[in-house]
Amino acid sequence: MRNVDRATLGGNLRIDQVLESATRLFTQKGYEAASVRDLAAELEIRPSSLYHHFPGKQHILFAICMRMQTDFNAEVIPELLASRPPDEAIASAVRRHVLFGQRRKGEVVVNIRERRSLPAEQLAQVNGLRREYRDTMARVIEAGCRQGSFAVGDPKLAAMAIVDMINGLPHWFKPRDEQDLERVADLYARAALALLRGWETDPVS
Amino acid sequence: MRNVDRATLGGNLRIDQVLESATRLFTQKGYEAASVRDLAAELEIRPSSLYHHFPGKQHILFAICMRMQTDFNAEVIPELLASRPPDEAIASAVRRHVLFGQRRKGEVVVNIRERRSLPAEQLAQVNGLRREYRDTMARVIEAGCRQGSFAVGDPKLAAMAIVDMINGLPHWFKPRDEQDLERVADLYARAALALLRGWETDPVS
DNA sequence: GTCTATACGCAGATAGAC
DNA sequence: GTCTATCTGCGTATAGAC
Repeated sequence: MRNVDRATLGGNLRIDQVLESATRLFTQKGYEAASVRDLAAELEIRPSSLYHHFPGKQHILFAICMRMQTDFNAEVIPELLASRPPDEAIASAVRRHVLFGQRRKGEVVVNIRERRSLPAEQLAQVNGLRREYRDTMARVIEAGCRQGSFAVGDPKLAAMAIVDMINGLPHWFKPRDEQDLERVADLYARAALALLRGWETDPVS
Repeated sequence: MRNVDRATLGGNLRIDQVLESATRLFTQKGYEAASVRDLAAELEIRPSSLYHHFPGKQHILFAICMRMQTDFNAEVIPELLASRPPDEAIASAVRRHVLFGQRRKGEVVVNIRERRSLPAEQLAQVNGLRREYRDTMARVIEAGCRQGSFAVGDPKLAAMAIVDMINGLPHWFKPRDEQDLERVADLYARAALALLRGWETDPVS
């Protein structure tokens, strides 16, 4: 129970094992359909032993979502904040976003599909981190418009469209190899730029 | 029980009420977390009465997903197949897709988030309809490439990117009014075209 | 940190009357 | 088409020994 904080930040071995198994289980069956008994069986311990590490099932989901989203923000937001042209910032961030989504696919999918099962307060914490990312991206898009490289009337909508597009990827994309992954990461970065540059252009031009 | 077929196609009043309540419930709590008792309570009948209309909880989810996806394909795929320039076909389809996603928001969200809880065979049926839509869009994109209006190396990937972008919308977008909705539908159509036209262009050009 | 044993409620589903 | 009554199993979680 007192290990929950460390779990959120990562570091404790046993707890990492629990989160890993839980991620696999929640991905396959969904959070609600996966039982504490299932999870204990995967870890080859008794259900009651799990309650030594976590006060309840919900906290496991919370730990997965928070750890994933914290790591994500720490990795991707700096790409947006680095001082360089907005189109380069967006391209780098999209690339990193795609790669993160594959490297941490299980957690990302769990976060997207299952976080709504969290109680309101914990859900708000996770959503706060997600909003931070989107808002940062929206500000970069705005900067790109002022600077003239983008032509977007609604930067928040544009950011949401791009994020939704990228977040769809881990649900179905299975890269053949490392090169295939790099190819798609680049392609999505280009897609985002194409979208931001041509968005408000008359479609019949 | 013998009404299941009619339920899938729509038409029976009582069954429509069940599907409507179930859609609301599944959207709010998720399919697994929503109980047959919850659903009965919403309809102000006893749980056992539900089994007169459906053989089990899963069939309700199946009916929601199939009805939604059938209606969707019947409404959107013709836009892609109509004989006209590929960019017009894509723009019309995207517009319709966005509008459908708002008009039938509940069912769309349930289909996206909860269909994985279906048994393999029923899931395959729903996914078959979804693939039909994506493949049709991919073929139109290919035609657009041959014709020179699009520049896309991987039409299937492009179709998935566009579909993921649009399917994200019902999860968060709440239009202020009818004009706001039309605005976003047009914007997404433009986004799709911008993406297909500029995708393979060198991003630093 | 893991165990055995168990509490307690709710899950989906069925039988059979009206 | 809806009801009452009920079955059986599994759900999360706890107590307390080792």
